[in-house]
Amino acid sequence: MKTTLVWFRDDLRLADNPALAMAAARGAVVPVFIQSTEREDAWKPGAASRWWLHHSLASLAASLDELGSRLVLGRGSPLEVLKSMAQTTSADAIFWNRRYEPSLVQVDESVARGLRDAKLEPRSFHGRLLHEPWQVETKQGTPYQVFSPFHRRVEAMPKPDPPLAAPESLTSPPTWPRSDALDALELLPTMRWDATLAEAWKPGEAGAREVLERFLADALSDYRRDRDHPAVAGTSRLSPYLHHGELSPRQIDHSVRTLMREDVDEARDEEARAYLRQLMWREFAYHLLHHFPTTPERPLRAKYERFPWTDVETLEGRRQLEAWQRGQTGYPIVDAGMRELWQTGFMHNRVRMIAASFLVKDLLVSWREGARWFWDTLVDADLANNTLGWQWAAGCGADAAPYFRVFNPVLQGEKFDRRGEYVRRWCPELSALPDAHVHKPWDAPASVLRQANVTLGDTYPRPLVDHKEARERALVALASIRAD
DNA sequence: TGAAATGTTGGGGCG
DNA sequence: ACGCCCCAACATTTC
Repeated sequence: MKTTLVWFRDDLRLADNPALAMAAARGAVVPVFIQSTEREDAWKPGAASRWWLHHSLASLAASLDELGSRLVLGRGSPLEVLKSMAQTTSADAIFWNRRYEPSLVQVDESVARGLRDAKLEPRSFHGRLLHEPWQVETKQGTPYQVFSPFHRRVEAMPKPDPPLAAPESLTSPPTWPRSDALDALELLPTMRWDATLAEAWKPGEAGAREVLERFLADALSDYRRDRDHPAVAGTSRLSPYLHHGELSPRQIDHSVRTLMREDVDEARDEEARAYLRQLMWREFAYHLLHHFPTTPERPLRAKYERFPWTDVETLEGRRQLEAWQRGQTGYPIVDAGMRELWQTGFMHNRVRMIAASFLVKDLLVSWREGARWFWDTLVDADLANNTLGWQWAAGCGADAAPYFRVFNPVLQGEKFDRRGEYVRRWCPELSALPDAHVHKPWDAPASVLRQANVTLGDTYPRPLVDHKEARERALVALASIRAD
């Protein structure tokens, strides 16, 4: 009987895992996770992501135990660890599911070469996306840069196969290799700031299924109405599970389409389609990352290379960036979002757009600074999505917002958090303000502020910048780079 | 997956 | 009754 190593990376699930399924069909399976100690990427997982990873690995290990298997943890050079484990277990092949971050693609290619040199058989599978990024192309054979036509094209393509079931059992190898302890990976923060994360999330494949079921049962039927209202549980909140691969997009797509087939209600179908469209933005993000691999660092539109961003090395620039990071800008909807992020590792999508627009257009701080902060604080930090989102907000990416599109944080707050529930939840010092002033406390009469126990500049900051002036400044700055 | 400025329209108050 | 003006409300244009 043959033995196969399954190299787990960002696919921490048993169900719909092609590499695992193919390995199981072949014989004995050695599930492996490796913490690489090689310097392979400027985008190593951030603190929130590592917290998630720790718990997700614990969950995967427990699920494998139930199947009579194990999760073997290793540290070091992936190639060396895999070769050594293959030798211990007499494995002759190593299977994994493909990943798409440019530097990690290179790692995988070099590992595959090294394995072949060692007379081992590497095989990669397609499990992270609905379609491979290179399978979607325009009639001219070029990559898409605008979402709508990309979406149309994908809709016309053959649907992905139904998801694979989790293996019912796994055969153990003759000998198990030695495994590091999970704690040895040192993924948890040394300062114990993670209590609020643990309240908000349950990492792992079972958690992913629960969240998906809740979304399909409770939120999907009003998705279009509720998804933009951050106080409502109207979005799927599946992004961290998708990022770590505790759930595959194919599983989501299949569940939603099954509902649509069972459903006689046309209106609900529209809701489902609106959600699948969001899932397609993820596909689009990976399509762009694959075809434009420099975009995590550099704007897709070259003229933005010369945009006059605020220098965050100056005292003033640093102060503004930090005010944004800490949720102390004086604009309640922005601050609420940044505090939700800090406390839960997550921010509602509508608020991400508002907070990003504020950093980039009101403070004129580079989208890269925002991308880095999100990278370290989000449990769903994902290079493809993060890059697309920030370049979109800054106007320098694919299908970007026109440069003159500047979000007004007061209007956005009043429109999408009309009763101020979201702001009051995350900015409790504003909770006694009446609805009419909760999104613009600086505008409230002194008596109202006094009654609500708000002292501007003390219990809550004054606005960091005047939005009207900031908007005009942004338009001038953007006009300065207008010519291509 | 905007917001502000500017233009148009139509009802109602009023002389 | 009629014209004039005001100004929401809505539409269009511009940034």
